[in-house]
Amino acid sequence: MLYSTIETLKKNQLSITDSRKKILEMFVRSKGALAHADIESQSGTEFDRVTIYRTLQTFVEKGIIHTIPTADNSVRYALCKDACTEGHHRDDHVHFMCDHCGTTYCLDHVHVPKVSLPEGFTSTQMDLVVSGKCMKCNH
Amino acid sequence: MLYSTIETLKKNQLSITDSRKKILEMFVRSKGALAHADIESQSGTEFDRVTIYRTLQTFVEKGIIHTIPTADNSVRYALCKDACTEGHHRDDHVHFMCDHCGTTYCLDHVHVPKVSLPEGFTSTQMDLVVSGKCMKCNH
DNA sequence: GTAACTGCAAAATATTTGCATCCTT
DNA sequence: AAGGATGCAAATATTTTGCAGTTAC
Repeated sequence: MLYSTIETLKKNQLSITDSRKKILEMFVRSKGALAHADIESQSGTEFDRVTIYRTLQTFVEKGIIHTIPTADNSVRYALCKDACTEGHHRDDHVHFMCDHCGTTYCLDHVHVPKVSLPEGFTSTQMDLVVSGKCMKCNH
Repeated sequence: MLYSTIETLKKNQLSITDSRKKILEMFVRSKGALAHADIESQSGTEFDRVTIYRTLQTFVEKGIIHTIPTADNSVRYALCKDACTEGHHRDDHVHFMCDHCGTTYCLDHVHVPKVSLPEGFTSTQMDLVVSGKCMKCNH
């Protein structure tokens, strides 16, 4: 059990339950983003499919994880950084999807450059989704 | 019937059918992106839900439309520009989703700036998804 | 003890597939 | 006429909801 897992739950006023601890731990350990199905298969029959849906939703609401827009429109989630807070969630970094192995990375060190929007448009969030081949698949 | 609609279908070696003509026309007329449900409601009972699925898939395969990665993971489609060709599809422009009215825009005149990826990552496609308030909703 | 969380069942929604029929070329 | 496209039925997948029982605090 990782220390930070329980800490994170407490910080967000969530009660400490098995499913929350274990699902959050999966995110902490995972390098990439996770889909509902990933969590389901990694956890076997340990918790109900519905519990996974609800846990993910709770985490998103609390700003612990965020959804990632993906080119194939599958739903994936990744850990938020500190800048994310409940309700408002700031996540202007780059996501990378490997076409080859399917892994989704959050490239925290690459930041999204400013773009100038047309007159009248205001932005609250920007998400840059890059597809291509990742480090591992480029050999 | 718009001239370009039939032209586009011919150019892509697709037979000219009612559903293809009308669905493509919806895209041409629409300022924003369309979801399956939008097409279904705009067309009433004119064609089957399954036909819409298959038509959208065909259009995507031919590079006539493309899916838009969205933060809420609803599947939306928009017309591709000329640079899109069958199989490979190049679409490095900016998509804007209005948090308020839900409209998705393709901002063709804004282009995605280059970002430097970490060592070993190569990109084939970039998609910048901006959320916020659109022109109409900013009043 | 109480409020919140989970599991199960079931409903609602979304997507895919098979096949017979119809339409485009 | 032949191949492809459509409509219908049904299978499959995904997500949501209600409720009763259980657990965290």
